This record gives sequence, C-alpha cells and structure tokens, in this order.
Amino acid sequence: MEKAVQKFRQYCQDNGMRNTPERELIIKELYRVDEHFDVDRLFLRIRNRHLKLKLSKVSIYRAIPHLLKAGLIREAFSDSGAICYEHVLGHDHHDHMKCLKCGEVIEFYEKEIDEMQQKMCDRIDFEMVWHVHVIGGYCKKCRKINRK
Amino acid sequence: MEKAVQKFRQYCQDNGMRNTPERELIIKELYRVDEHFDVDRLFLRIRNRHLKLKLSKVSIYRAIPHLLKAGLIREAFSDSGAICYEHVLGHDHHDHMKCLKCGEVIEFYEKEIDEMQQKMCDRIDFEMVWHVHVIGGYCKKCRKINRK
DNA sequence: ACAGCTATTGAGATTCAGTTACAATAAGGT
DNA sequence: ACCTTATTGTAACTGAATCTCAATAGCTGT
Repeated sequence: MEKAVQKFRQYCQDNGMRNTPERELIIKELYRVDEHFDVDRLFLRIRNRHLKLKLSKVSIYRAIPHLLKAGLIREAFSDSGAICYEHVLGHDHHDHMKCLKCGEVIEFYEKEIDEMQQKMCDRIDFEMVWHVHVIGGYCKKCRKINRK
Repeated sequence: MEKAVQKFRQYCQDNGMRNTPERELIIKELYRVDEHFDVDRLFLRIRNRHLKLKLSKVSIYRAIPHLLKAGLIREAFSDSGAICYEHVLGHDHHDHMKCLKCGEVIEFYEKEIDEMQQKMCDRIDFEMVWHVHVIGGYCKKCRKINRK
C-alpha cells in the first residue's frame, strides 16, 4: 500500500502534478481492501470509514485516469453501467469470469493465453497497453440449479 | 439477412412474442451493413435512409436484449460510454483490438485462444455464454508517429 | 373475417454514471 | 512567507439507458 502511494508521488513529480491528501486517501483506501470496486462503492467505503468526512465523488472520477496511467489500477469489467476497477500492485495479473445468475466473479489466469495474445500483437506490430477479457456464463453452482 | 429475419421469427414464436415491422426493420438495417454499431448510430442510419420515418430509439433499446438472446448480435466493445454491437450470422467469430490514438478497430481471431478459453471453462465446470476480449493499444501507424 | 386479449409501440419523464464550469483553496517551487 | 497555478467541492449539465402510460396493432380462437 505504501508502495502504491510512493509510486503515485513519483508519477506526480514526473508529470508536473501535485500530490494531495485527497489522492493519497483514495489510493490508500483502494489498496486497503483486495476487492473490485466502482466509483460509487469506493466513495461509500471512504464515507463510512470516516477516514475523512468530506471527499467529493468528483475527485475520485478525476483521479482514476491518473491511477490508470500510473499503473496502479486497471479496468476489470463493467457491471450494469458502472465500470469496475481493481488495484494492480501486489496482485498477480488475471482476468475474469462472471456468473450471469448469481453475479459471482471468478478470477482466472492462463499463461498461454496471455503469451499468445502478446505474440499476436507483435506479429501485426500492435503495442498492447491493456486488455479486457471477460467470460460471461453460469458457474458450477448455478448450472446445477438450472438443471433441476 | 433474410436468414436473420427468419431466425428472429422463430425466436418470437418460441417465446410467445410478436413479430413487428419495427423489429424486422431493425434487423434488416443491422444486417445490411457489415459494421459495428451502437444504438444511436443505428438509429440515425435508419432515419437517414428514410426506410421508415418513424422508429423510436426506445424500440431499438428494447429489441437489443432479444437480439442478443436470439444469437443475432453480440456485444463487441464499448466506445466512450455507448455499447457497440455487431451482427453474428454470416460473420466469423473474432475479437477486437482498438487503437487508443486513431480509434481504428482491428478484428482478430486466434483459434488456440478460443480453445484454451473453452478448456479452462470446462475444467472448472463453468458454462460459457459469451466472452469479450478487447486489447487496447497503439496500431502500427500510430506507433510510427509516436516514435518521431 | 372479426373480436378480444395483450404484447408492443412512441412520447416524454426519469434515472444514473460520468463530465464540465467556476470560484475557493492549497501544494510546492522560489 | 509568497505567488503561481493545479486541485478541490458544489452544482449544473450531458448522454446513455430505463420506466410510465396511453394508444396501437399482432396473434389466436371463433
């Protein structure tokens, strides 16, 4: 977590930006819990913990493009309109499956898929910056229920 | 295109739904052009062709969940807020790369990635219904420009 | 061919995520 | 400590998508 804050400070320096308590608060709360989040959820989490009584949702919206660029978070998937993010530092890369019935999110990682993806990009001289790979379907539990 | 209309008629029958000229118009326009589209773009295309002067955007929104279920279209990616779809019939399966600079969309298909994806789902007993695989980055052209 | 049930339509109001405008504040180099 | 200007919060706004509701029109049975 402290590492993330450090990294962001560096990012600010490199880009002529100012580091502020608001941004650090966002990063700290972001890294405190190992969970997917959208802006609203993160906002409420900060509110409810009384870490600081006044932090505007707009500041979170404004911070996100920077956090993405700085490589602190990445887009995971979108959930009925709202975009869900996850932190990157200290969390191995993975992608997501989402159960269309119970909403459960399963993380997966298949080394070969990633490698193949990279090879394919190299082949056509495409410089990959990010990727989103989401599989929608029915999880083990919900399949059983459906079969009944 | 006529095949798509047929398929949708069947889908209506199977689900106690009514087939209407509005829905057929949507499907026909959808299949007339081999291009990605969002609701707005499709709406304007129908308007501009004067195929029918009065078709509400709401009807398109309402048709989409059915078209998805009927297997006539699929979600391709989202473009600054709006979801982009593409038709499925008569168009081989593929995924997308998107250039973050010029916005170009490149379609790709890697058989092995698809197979590996399926194997992985089988392994954990997850029934895949759809998947979205989007790679963001810089295309060949834009990389060259960036290097200057 | 007709009647009646009810799915579907369009207009307009509404919701909700995300953005913008702007005046007040405060970070950080000097 | 000062001064420049990036950042903040409030509130107004945009734009995609949904909901409400009265009017319309498919389909089914007769």
